[in-house]
Amino acid sequence: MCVGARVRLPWAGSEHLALCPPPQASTAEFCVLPLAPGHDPHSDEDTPTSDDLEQFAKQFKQRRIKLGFTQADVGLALGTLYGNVFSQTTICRFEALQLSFKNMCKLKPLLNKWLEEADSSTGSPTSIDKIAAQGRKRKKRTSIEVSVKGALESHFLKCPKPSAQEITNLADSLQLEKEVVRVWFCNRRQKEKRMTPPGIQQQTPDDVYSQVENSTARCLTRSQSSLLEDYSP
DNA sequence: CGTATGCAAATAAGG
DNA sequence: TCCTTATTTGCATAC
Repeated sequence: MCVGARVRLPWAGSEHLALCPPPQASTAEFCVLPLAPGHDPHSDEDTPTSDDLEQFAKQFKQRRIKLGFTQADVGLALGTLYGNVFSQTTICRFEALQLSFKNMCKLKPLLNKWLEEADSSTGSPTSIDKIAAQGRKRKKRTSIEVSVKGALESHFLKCPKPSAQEITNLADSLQLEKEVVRVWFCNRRQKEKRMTPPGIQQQTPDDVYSQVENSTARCLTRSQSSLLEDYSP
């Protein structure tokens, strides 16, 4: 039970304003600007501010409800509208400003588009353009059975970094796609690292006791911190 | 039922 | 091609 410290979104303003979008940045890695074909048919090109996002999210939710749609409806609609569907979870997090700043910026245009389509569905959908049809769709999330996870875990203990061949064999015996197994090991290794902070001594006969409160270190770890962190250079 | 959340698949980006 | 690190999403299931 992690007592709650709700994740406060610094960039979401209520308390800290400040942070804004990536300042300029452009550490010039890409110098090849496509030379903007010349048009900016649409409004907000630039990165929104934290307040903009907060504002938008709020209005979005309000209108969504007023129009009688659920979060799931929206996620699905985005799919038929541009190709990539989103889960109820993601829409929920967007409305609650629980996504990273960058992620919020990426989703905003899509949701905004949906909103326009939704309430102005007077039959003149002139704007059927696709904002940024991210070519390919995300793979369905695989649900690995408990028993299978056990088997994977067991192998991991013996060999955290199996060769391609071993992965293939394992995948075959567990009836999983090789890619799924490969990714499982990658993620498992990441998890392992998170669980073992840098300076953790293995086990010296001495400090056998100092491991008790480890659970307190449950921290938001890396990933979560990306939410807390603003998007600064 | 619709929404929030924990844990962790899947992806992105640099080697 | 596959690894690593950092992030984006979503299945499941608790509210």
